Amino acid sequence: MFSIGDLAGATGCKAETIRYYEKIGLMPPPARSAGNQRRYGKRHRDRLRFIRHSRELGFSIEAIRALLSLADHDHQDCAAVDALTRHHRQDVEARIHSLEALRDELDRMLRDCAGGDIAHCGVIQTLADHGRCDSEHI
Amino acid sequence: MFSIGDLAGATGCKAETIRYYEKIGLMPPPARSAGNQRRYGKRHRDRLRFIRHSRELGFSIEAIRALLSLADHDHQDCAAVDALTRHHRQDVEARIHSLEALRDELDRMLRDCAGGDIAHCGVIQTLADHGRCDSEHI
DNA sequence: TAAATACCTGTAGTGACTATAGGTTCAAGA
DNA sequence: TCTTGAACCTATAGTCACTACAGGTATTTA
Repeated sequence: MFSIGDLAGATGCKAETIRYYEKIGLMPPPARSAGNQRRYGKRHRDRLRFIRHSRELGFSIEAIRALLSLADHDHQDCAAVDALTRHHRQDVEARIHSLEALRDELDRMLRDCAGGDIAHCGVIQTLADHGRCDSEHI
Repeated sequence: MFSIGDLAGATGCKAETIRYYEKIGLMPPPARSAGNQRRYGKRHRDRLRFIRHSRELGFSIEAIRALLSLADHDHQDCAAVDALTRHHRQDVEARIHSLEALRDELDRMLRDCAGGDIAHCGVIQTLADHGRCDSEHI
């Protein structure tokens, strides 16, 4: 049995975050010491690692909730897990494209600015006048 | 002079958001009608367009505050504007790289999963066991 | 003039935490 | 055994950039 600090150390997750996960029902309430402090076991640690790894991969809390409940049903087909993952992958891909468009637009602004004073600054002019900007950058 | 709804229509920005920008000091308080409703002019519209365009390009509110105050000083050198923009560009680039790493990891998980039941699902196993994952995906 | 629409303020909610305050428990050294 | 300091507890508020709602007032159109 280990304390919340031990669990934090073992997973790279802050104690506050662990308590937060418990409050929102992502982590089950652990046992308590005589003085009301949390005491965790290996199952808690594994579950928290699953959660942290999923978060690092960009899954939302709600998606993780779904993944965890799927993971608990060993004998079902994993098609639902794959679908969730594939959907998330498409999300990430879309965010990449939109950030690439942003980056290109920022590059264009910087390239067009020849320096000098702000009245003639290409960056400021582009920001002020949407019409000069040709990309869509959602 | 136009109402907040007109301004919203002209800029693609919701009325609530305009009021929010006023509250945080990004938009100056406009004139008011006899019945206390906001009445805007072209300068307000231009400023809001600047703000919206900057937001679409991913600048934070605080960055926009800085850009606006720089834009107000016509006769200063635009080096500070360029620096702000360049810094933001680096930020965007970093986010792209981290999302690309995520996407690749998700692809690897999906490729490794041969289907079947959840007990043997590659996706769930990767999520459960950080050691199986070789990328860093900050 | 009446009804429909748009506007007003103030407050609370979103996601995923993080930070703080004010108090309690635990573990290690004397 | 006692003391000290670190770690823990709960509850609440703050972050960012809005968005949504409630309950009331102004304006516009028929």
